[in-house]
Amino acid sequence: MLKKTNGPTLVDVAREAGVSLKTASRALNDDPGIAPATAKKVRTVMSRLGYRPNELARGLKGRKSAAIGMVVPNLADPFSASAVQAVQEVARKNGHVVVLTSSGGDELLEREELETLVRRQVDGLIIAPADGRTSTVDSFISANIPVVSFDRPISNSNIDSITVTNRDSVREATEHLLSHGYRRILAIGARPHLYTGSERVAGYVSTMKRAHLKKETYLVENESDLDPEVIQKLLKKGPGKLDAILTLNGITTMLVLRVLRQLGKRVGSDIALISFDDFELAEILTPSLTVVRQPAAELGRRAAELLFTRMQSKKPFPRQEIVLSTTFHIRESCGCTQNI
Amino acid sequence: MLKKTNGPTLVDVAREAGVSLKTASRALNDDPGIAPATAKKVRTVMSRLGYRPNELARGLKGRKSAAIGMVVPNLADPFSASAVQAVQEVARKNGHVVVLTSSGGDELLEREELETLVRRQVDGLIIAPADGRTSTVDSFISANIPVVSFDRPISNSNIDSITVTNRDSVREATEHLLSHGYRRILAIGARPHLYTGSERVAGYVSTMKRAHLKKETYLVENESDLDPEVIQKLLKKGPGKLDAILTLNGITTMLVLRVLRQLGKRVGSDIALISFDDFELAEILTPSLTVVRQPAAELGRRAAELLFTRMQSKKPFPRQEIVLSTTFHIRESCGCTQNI
DNA sequence: ATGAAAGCGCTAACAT
DNA sequence: ATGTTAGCGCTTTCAT
Repeated sequence: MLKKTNGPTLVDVAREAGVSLKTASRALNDDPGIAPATAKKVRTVMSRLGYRPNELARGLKGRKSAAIGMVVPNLADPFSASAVQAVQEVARKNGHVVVLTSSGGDELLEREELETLVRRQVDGLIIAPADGRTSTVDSFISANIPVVSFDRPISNSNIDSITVTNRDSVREATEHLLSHGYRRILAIGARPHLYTGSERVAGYVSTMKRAHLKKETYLVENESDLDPEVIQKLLKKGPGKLDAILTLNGITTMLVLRVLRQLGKRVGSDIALISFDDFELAEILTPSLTVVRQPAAELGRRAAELLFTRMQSKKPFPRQEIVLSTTFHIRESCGCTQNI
Repeated sequence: MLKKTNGPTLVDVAREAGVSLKTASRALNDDPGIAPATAKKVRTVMSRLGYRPNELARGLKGRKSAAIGMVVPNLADPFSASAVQAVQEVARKNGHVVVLTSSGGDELLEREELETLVRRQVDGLIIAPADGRTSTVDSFISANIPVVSFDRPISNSNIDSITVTNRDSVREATEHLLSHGYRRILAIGARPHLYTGSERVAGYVSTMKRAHLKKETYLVENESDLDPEVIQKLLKKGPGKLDAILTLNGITTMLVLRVLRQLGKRVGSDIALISFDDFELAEILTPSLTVVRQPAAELGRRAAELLFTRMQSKKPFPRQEIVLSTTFHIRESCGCTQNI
C-alpha cells in the first residue's frame, strides 16, 4: 500500500538515506556543494532501491523536456530516414531524445504535429516543411522555441535552415549531359512550385537557356501524377529523338526507369539518364546510374548541431542558412563508359 | 513580470473566464458534468489567450506520458524506417507520440536507450532487440510497462512479438532454386547466432538436407566482415561450378551483387540469385532480382496495434506471438524468364 | 554543506 | 454543475 505499483521516488531515496529531499536531488544532479560522502551514500541508496528519476517531473519546473521534435514528410523515405538517424545521434550526445512525427507532406497535419510537439514542451524543433511558406511555423516562434528547417528553407522568417545546392547540382548534371553532346534533354520531376522542385527545375532551365537549347520538361504536382504514357509520348515526340533524361528526384527516377524498361529502351546507349538522388543499387544497375547524391545524414547532423547551438546560446545570433554540397557520381547511364 | 516568457496556463484561463481551475480543466478535457455554456466560454478564452496545455504536466499526475518509445538498430535501414513510419501512424491515431532511438545493434546502448525511455515515462515500448536474450529487457517489465518486440522475439520472456516467417521463406526460396535444377547452392549471410540469421540459415540447411544435397554456407558475424575475396574463392571452389546463391539479407545482397559485377559474372545466366530483402530498384536490375520481401510497414503497424491493445486492456491476456508472411517475388535472377 | 518550503501546470478527491 | 484542496516528482529560492 505504500508504493502501489509505482517505483520509488526521490522522497523515498531521501528518507532511506536519511537526508533531505534537496540533498538527494543534489546527489542526483551532481550539484556542487554536497559532501562527497553524502553523495555517495545517496547514490548507493538509489541503486539499491532501483530508483529511476522521472524526467517529466524534472522538466516541469524548469519547463524543459530534454526532448527535441522532428517532423518529416515521410519516414520511410530513405532521405528522411538517414537524416533522422543522424539527428538522433546528435540528440543523444546532447542528452536529448527525439520525438518523431511525419506530416505526409500535408500542411494541416504538419500544423497538428507541430502543435502536439510544442505542447509536449520540446526544447527545439527540426522540420522538413511541407510547404516553404512561413505561415505554418511562425506561430511557434512565439512559443520561443528554436526551430531549424532542413531540406527547404522557410521564407520570410528568420528560421535557420540547412539545405543542399539543388540548383547548382542540377546545373552540373545538365552540363555533364551537354558535354556528352546531348542536345535534347528532358527534365522530369514533381512539385515544381515547392522549393526543392523549383530550384532543381531552375538549374536545368538556366543551363539549357545558356546553351541556347530548348528546354523540355514534364513536371507534375505529385509524383503519383507521373503518367507513364505521357513519358512514352515525350520520348517519341519532336523531329529527332530525345538524347537524355534528367530525373529530378528518386521517385521519378524509379518511374522513368520502369517505363524505359517496358519500352525496351536501353539506358546509356539508347538514351542517357542522370538521377537526382542515389539508390542502394544504383551502382549495380546495368548500366550503372549516374546520380546526384544528397548528403542526407550530414544534413540531419548539421541541422541538429545548429539546433543545439541555438538552444544553448545565451544570446541570439543571426539566422544561419547553411547550404551543403551534393556529390556527383558519374557512372554509366550518362553515357560515360566505366572501366569495370 | 506576471508571465515572463511563458505562455498562459490553465490558471490564467480560469481567472480570465471567471471560473475555477477545475472547471477550466473540465472544459479542456471535455469532461462530463459541465454546463455547455460554461465549456464554451472557457474554450473561447483559451483560444483568445492562445492557451497551450502542457502535456508533460498533464501526465505527471496520472503518470502517463501519451508517448511510446521505439528502439531500432538503425533508423537509416529501410526495413526499420518503414516500420517506424507505420508505428508513428498508429501512435498518432491513438493520441500518442513516438520517441525514437536507435541502438546501433549494440546491447549496451540499447539498455541505455531503454532506460532513458522508461525514465521519460513512456507508456509502452516497441523494440527490435539487438540480441534475442531476455536480459536486456526484463528489468523493464518490473517497471510495469508493456513491451512488444518486433523482427525478433525475446526468448524466455512473455513479451509479445511480431516476426516474419524467416525459416519458411528461405525454405521456399531454396526450393524454388532447387526446382530450377540447381544443386550447388551457396547461402551467404550474417549473424548466424542471432534470431533472424539462424532462422534463415535453418530454412536453407533443412531444405538442402531434405534434398540430400550438401549445404554450402558463408556466414559471418557482421555484414562488414563479408570478404569479397572469400566470395570469389567460393564461386570457384569445388568440382563443378556453383549454381546459385542465396543471400540472407539486404546488405549481403548488395555486397554479393557488387562482387559478381566485378567478376563479370552474369546473374541469372552464369549464376542464379535470390535475395532475402527487396530493393527499390530490384525490379529494374538486369536481370531483375527475385526476392523475399518482408512486410516492414505491416510489421510496424501490427506491433503498434498490439501495444495499444495491451496498454488499454484492463486485464492481462496471454502472450501474443504474431508471425507475418513474407512475399516471394519471382523475377529473373533466379533463372526464371519474365515476359517483358 | 544541508534543509524547509514553495511551486512547475495540471488532474483527482472530495466537497458543496 | 462548480469549486477547494491536495498532490504528481522534482527543482528552486532562501534559510541555516
